Amino acid sequence: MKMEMNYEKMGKSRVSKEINRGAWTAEEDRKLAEVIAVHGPKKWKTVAAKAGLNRCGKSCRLRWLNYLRPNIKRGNITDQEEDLILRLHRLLGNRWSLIAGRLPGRTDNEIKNYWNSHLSKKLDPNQKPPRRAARKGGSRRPVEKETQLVESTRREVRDQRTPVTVAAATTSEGDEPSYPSFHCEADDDFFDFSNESALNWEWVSRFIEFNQLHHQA
DNA sequence: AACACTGCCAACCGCCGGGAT
DNA sequence: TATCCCGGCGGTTGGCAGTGT
Repeated sequence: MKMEMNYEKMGKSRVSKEINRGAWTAEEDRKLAEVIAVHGPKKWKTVAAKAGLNRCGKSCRLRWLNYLRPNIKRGNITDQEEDLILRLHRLLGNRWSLIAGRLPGRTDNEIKNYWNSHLSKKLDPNQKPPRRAARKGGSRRPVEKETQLVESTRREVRDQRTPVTVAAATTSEGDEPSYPSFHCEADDDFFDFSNESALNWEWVSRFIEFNQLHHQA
């Protein structure tokens, strides 16, 4: 279902005299991949310069992470992946990069897109699509209630290492999400994602068991 | 056939945190 | 300590493809 990039059709948008914007060409992809193969995916400004790309470092990074990086999984999101996204979103909110870290081969951008176009509608069919929102440069990164709760909870867990109240957002049909609490014997490891590989499915299993347990309760 | 609308996805924008100086 | 710079992140948008009328 994934669209193959049509370089000719996409290449005409967002043109600037300063730096290249818009869709990447096959040639740009090739140059970027070559430089990263030699210097590694870091120092993006340098990478952009070495590749001779008239692109900003950010753009190179994004292109690499979302498209050129090895082990990117192409194709539809499976039912298992969708289920996992839903569960992780319930726990983490719009922390797409964290969610993506639990789905090997999937990018945060892909998951975010999938959420916005599929899952958000599933959860709330009456919701207006986010598309064409009347905003340009408005308030960015609003701190969501849910995210705040999760973050504070994670801090709490780290600090106290004791049984804590964990906020878990649940959404009932047509309602605003509610935030019931439940107790868990959580420890650092459970919430600390920093040292784990994306392929660590054990964590996922633990989370799902944990999640199911407390949904039954 | 022509037009309008919707779905989808790549890519951009601006904010923020952290490291470097 | 203050400032600057860069990378990471999430929100948003542009534009093509597909579908409906």
